[in-house]
Parts: sequence; structure tokens; C-alpha cells
Amino acid sequence: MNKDNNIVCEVELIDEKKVKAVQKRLPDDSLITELSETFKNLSDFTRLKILLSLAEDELCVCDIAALTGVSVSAISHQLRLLKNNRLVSHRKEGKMVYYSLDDEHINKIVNEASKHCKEYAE
Amino acid sequence: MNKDNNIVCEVELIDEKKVKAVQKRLPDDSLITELSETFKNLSDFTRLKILLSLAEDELCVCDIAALTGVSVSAISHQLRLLKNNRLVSHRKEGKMVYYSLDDEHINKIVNEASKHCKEYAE
DNA sequence: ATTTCAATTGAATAATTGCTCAAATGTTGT
DNA sequence: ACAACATTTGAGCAATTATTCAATTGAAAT
Repeated sequence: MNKDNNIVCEVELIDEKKVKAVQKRLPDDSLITELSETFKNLSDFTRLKILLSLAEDELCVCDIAALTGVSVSAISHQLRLLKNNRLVSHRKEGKMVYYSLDDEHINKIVNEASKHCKEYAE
Repeated sequence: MNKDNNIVCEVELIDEKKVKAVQKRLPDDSLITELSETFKNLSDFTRLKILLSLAEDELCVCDIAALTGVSVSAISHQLRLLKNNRLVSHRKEGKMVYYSLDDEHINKIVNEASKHCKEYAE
């Protein structure tokens, strides 16, 4: 803490001016946290495949399990995560529950990421 | 295995036709794997903050550590991951190593994800 | 040569995560 | 009421991961 009772960085800086300029342009930590949590949803093979599938069509849990080759239980756990993060929504029809994509941004995000992947395929 | 010695799905399907149609439109598993690995890089708070910082300016390891409030060693470990995934590049200048963003897609991906986050901020 | 400093590396540890298994819910059909 | 079925849930486990710490590398300065 300095004399004004502010927290000051005790790590040695090489270029303090540059660091402060960058810091000023960064989003709030809270937004960075939200962003990283959003990307976490896309960072698992199974979850990403679920999202890509739902981008094509609405599907029930059982069919998602078949598509991904993962147990129904595991899919249900993953769907709960995706639901909590507002990436999928669901609708009940009798015994069955149909899930669908709840965000038009997902496709755009995946498309941009695909460009990155393809750029470095050798 | 069926009579042709192919692996067949033993899970019961609800709507086989729909599943096959979706399956046909999905990217290869190898691309899904690459995509999920790309998103994994963005899914950690520290790494994402590093990338957002480098999007603003080229920075040395020490200054990135100061910016993020994380030890130099931890930053170095994370930078190695980002370097392996072709998200950052580096240039040496004497004792110091300057890192910079090596992908113009990162900004677009983050921008799209920001829209998702802001849509659900209540 | 020796010291100093920025950065890297490897081992170790605590925390997180994705899956399995078993049990529970809730709905439909008999 | 009961059985069958789709889905959910919670506990437990193995694998992964982000950080710390200590030691090392490589470059500049004395």
C-alpha cells in the first residue's frame, strides 16, 4: 500500500508507462472471468460436439449420447453445465427432454476459431 | 461389430434419421479436437488476460506478470502453452523476451464471446 | 571471471474436471 | 398400482491443470 492507501504493484516493472496504458484498455476482471467461463464450455470435446450438433437440430438426451458415443449420464451432466451458462435451452415432451442451441453467437465464435485452426494445418 | 466387421452403435436411438442427418453435417472429430484445444487456451483467466494484453501491445514476461499479478514463473509456463498453440510469438532483445499476439482471429473470437456475456448480464 | 538479472524448466502439490456407477425422479402405458 | 423408460442427480475416482518453489540457462554489466 502507498501513502494514499492504494494497492501498488510490488513487482518490478520494465516499462511502467506501457503497462499502465495496456491496463487501462483491458476489460474489467469480471468480464474476463465471464469470458473465460464461456470459453471453458467450448473447451471440452464432448461439450463442443454437443453444441455443434444442437446447432444443426434440436435433439433429445438419448440421441446426443448416441451421436457423441458417451453415456446418457455423462451427457446429462454436461448439458447441465451448458444450461447454467445459457448456451442451451430445453423443452419437455412427455418423458423426453429436447435440447437446442440458445445462442446465435456460438456459430460465429466457432467459425472464427475454425479459421485459426485451418491456418496452421500443415 | 456387425457382419461387415464395422463398429455399430449399440445405444438405442430415438430418431435415427435425425441423428444421421446431424452426424453428416458435423465437422471431423479431428477438427472438433483442434477447436476444443484452441478454446482451452482461452478458458483460463490468466491466459485470457495475457492474450487480451498482448492484443493491445507487445510485452515482456516481467511486465505481463505485473499486469496479471501472477508470478513470472507461472506466466512463463502459460506462455509456453500459448506459443505451442500458435497464439503468441516472441522476439528476443538481450536478456528480455517480448511476446506478441500471433493471430488476428483472437480479437474476433473474444468480441463474439463478449456479446454472449453481455446479453445475459442482468 | 563473476555477478546480476530476465526468463525458462522440472518436480511437486492442491484444485478442478469428466466420467462411471447406483439410485432417484417423473412420465407413459398396462 | 405397477412396470418401463428417459432423464437427472450425487458420490467417488482417475486424469488433468494452474500454481509454487528451487534450480538452471543465457545475456549484459562490472
